[in-house]
Amino acid sequence: MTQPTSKYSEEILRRVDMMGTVSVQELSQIMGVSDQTIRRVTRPLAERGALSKVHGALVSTKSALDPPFLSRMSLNREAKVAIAHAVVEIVQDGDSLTIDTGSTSAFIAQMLRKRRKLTVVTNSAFVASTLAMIPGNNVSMAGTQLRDHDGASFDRSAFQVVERAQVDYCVLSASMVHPESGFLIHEQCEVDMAFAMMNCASLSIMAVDASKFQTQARKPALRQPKLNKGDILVTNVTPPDAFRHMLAELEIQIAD
Amino acid sequence: MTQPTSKYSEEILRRVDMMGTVSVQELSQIMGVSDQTIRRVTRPLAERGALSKVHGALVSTKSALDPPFLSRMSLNREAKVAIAHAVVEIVQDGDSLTIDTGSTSAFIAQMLRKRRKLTVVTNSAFVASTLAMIPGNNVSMAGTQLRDHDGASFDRSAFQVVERAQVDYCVLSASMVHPESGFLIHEQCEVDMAFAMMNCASLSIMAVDASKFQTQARKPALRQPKLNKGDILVTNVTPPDAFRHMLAELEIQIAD
DNA sequence: CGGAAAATCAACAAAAATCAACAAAATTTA
DNA sequence: TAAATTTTGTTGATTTTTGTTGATTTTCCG
Repeated sequence: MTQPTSKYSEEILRRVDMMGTVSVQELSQIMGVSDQTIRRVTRPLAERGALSKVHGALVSTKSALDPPFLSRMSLNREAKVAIAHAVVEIVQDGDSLTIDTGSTSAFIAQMLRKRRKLTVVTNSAFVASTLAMIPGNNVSMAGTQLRDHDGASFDRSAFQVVERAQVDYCVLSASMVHPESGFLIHEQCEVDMAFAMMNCASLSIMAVDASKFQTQARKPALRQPKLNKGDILVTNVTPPDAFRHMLAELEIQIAD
Repeated sequence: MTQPTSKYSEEILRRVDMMGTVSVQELSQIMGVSDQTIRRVTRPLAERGALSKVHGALVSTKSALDPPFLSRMSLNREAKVAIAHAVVEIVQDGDSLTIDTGSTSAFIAQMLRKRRKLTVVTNSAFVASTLAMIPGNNVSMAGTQLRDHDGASFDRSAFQVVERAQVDYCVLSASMVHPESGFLIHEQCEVDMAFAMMNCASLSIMAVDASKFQTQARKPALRQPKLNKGDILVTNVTPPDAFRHMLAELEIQIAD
């Protein structure tokens, strides 16, 4: 019933959902077609409710998220999208991975929709529902009781599920990077979960955008478990020199 | 599955699924046959639904962007929105409820975002993530292993979580209503889950739109557990006379 | 409130894709 | 091997889509 009406439908939907809101002009430039074509294609999509049109822009109906989480979603959006792109290039069809909670991970999950036959273990209900609906994926939601601001779980069953897993990759994020202390995060339960996820993965992928490279920790923070040699750091700028020592053993990928 | 109608069928399907969307031209070059041949082969495939054709391209039906669940979301959209509105009027801030999976329930979940301090137990990752991010809500995701087309769980832990709950309302849906057989649904696990949810709720709310009142069951279907006297049916039309007897003990609300 | 800028819409010509029909090639059958 | 059948490629007519132009509407800002 909801069949694509044009060869562009899919790409437009994907981009609109990804970017949250885009102007018709911008989209037409990115895709190399006229603005009129974008309008023609999006009209039926809007009627059907797949996206919504306002004067001046197209806005996604799927990114129906709320205050705290949503605001982080739109903060440094471009950087996060670029990083997500890079991470998805590392992962191949058929791979298995654990994904933590956090806004960067949410973007990565969105991007991972183009991969097939993934086996995913996550403690984020958002990530789980995003990837579960892709036909062929095998998704496990770790945990029962969900935290209210981001829909993640850190209860005992969450750890039990993660600890039973064995995966290729572990996708992690951090809320801050410090030259000596390493990757930092605010809550103990998140550190514990990161540790559990790293333990069951062959390789860890840490995804942090440029804004996280603060030289001074302003809030009390906790250290993420130390990454292993060969683990991958994906970011969107060359890290400042001060961080060279800390990142020495990691493979660093710069997304643009 | 279905028999290939040509020696190219399988390769074409594989390539289309892999690439998401391909133009007929491109495909004909890759495979070294004329574009006309591609068209001839793809016509029956499109009729059968194995892939879909649009002017200018072939697009995979297995594509991520419109999985079965999301396409059902846009079917009878207005009716579902109206019903969701009505259901949300029944529920008050601070209430507790179980919600099943299904597209109507997804709309109800969206709408419930305007209520506060809800306690929610659901086996749908989509519903869970939608409501978990509302500050003040208390959401439990029942189950671990998620079904791939709608992100719902029916494993043992899902039932354990639901059976431990005690809530005010139980929000259910059905895929068909039959004058004698009652509310029908396609899978046994869904019936079991409905039963578990009803058992732990003071009152059940059944939400079905007009299109579900079919007098003839076309597919084999299973009966939902019988609703109790005083339970609420929310729909968007006055049910046909044939259903009067079946609905006699229910409180019926018509949304518009 | 008025005027400028931006975005949208309507219509048309050009381009691209599709279809239908027939001939050539390949395959099967006798 | 030859005839019959199916499949494939080519051609030209038909349909659909696309970009352009200019008119219309909406938004923005003084």
